[in-house]
Amino acid sequence: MGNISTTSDDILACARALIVAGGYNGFSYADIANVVGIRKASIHHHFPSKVDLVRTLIARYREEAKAGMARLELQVSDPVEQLRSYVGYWEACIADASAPFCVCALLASQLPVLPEGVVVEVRAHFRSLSEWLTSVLERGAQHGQLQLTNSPHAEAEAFMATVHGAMLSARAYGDPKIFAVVTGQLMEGLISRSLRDDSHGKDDRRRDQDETTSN
Amino acid sequence: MGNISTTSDDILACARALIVAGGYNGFSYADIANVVGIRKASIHHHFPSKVDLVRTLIARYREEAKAGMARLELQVSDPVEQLRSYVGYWEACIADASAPFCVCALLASQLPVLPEGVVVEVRAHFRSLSEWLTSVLERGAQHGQLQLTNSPHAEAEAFMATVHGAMLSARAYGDPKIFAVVTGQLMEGLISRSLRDDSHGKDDRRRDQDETTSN
DNA sequence: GACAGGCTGCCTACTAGAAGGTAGGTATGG
DNA sequence: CCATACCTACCTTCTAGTAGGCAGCCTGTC
Repeated sequence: MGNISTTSDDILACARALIVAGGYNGFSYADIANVVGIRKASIHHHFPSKVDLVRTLIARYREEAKAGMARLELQVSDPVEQLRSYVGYWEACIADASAPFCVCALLASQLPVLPEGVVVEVRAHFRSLSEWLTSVLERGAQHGQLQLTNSPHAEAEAFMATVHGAMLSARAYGDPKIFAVVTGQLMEGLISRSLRDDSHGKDDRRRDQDETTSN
Repeated sequence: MGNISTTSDDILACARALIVAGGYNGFSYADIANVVGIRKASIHHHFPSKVDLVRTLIARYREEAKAGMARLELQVSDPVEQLRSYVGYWEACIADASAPFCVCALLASQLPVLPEGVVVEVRAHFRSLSEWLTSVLERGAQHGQLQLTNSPHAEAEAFMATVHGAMLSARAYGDPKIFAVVTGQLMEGLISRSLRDDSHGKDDRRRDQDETTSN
């Protein structure tokens, strides 16, 4: 895959960063023009309207997300490690501030003022992420690595919500560590349940978590 | 409390609703003017700048939140019931769509593009909510009703994050029920742990000296 | 090989409307 | 008299979006 960056790629990347920072109404074509080094009108050549731009942006984001999940399915067999990788991915993004928020999670927060076309895409992302998490949790339960107290789907929703909330807290406090604190407990909670009452051979019980960030 | 609604109250209430819907850049003075039935310039009379408006708005929101926590401390002695009330409050707000999101949580998502004065207030809300939750969880643990696997503060952060994430999911799916699904599990998880472990004294009327927060 | 035509990518110049904000006026009421 | 609360009228800057031009490149035709 020869990844030559075209202007339209640059525009999309820039817009994504701006949305991650401030949402749909938090950026303008002028902002993008400044960063990309192009004129405002030229952006309209690539994306006639702002809705077009954002919709393509999310479509691409969703493709990347799906590719990421598919890669995890291929490269990591252990469901627990899959969850850990997913969380670890975001932990890294937040730590290096490269993309410290999920585009769709951020847009979801302002859903009521979003154009129709965008709403659909955002909602679709939530659904597909939830579905993937459901399947991972389900497999983890079948393998006896996770014991779920509720349906896999319900647990997946809770997992997703906690991760999104952790992103929010990290941003609110301005401290990336809080994301790890919250998601660490989330993982721990899912795993330790299985260690309590199931007879799965490998118990690598590690409990080194009390590193709460104090302000 | 004789609540006569002044114009400036109306402006604040309206602005709050608009922020809850679309964030800081999702509303304008013109929007407020339309709803309140006043001219744009008249809003400037009450709140010289948008930052002034939003800052007062959050300050008031924070007061209400603190009052709510204080009321819970007085009226509900059981820490578990306190948490249930807190979650129930939001569940009701989301169900009747009256204010289906925490103002500060929403603003936190766009923190990078917020004016300095607003950032401070938002961050302060997260801290005081976290502190209150910490004290509730701590008391719940002392009373043997909750057994925490991590520090009260860490558990409080996780609790808060999950609630915020649940708000987000409810909005993304356009379905209030998802909030109850997620937070129900959250509560269940905290309580069922104590039921497994036993060691609880079941008398719940104990309000001699620890009315004030003890962190 | 030359050249016409069309497409792509970008430009300047412009629009209408919305943004936050100001100046200065008027009615009301203690 | 003066403060409060509201108004009209206006300003500047920013907003997404449009019109139309121009250079370069690919392609088909002679």
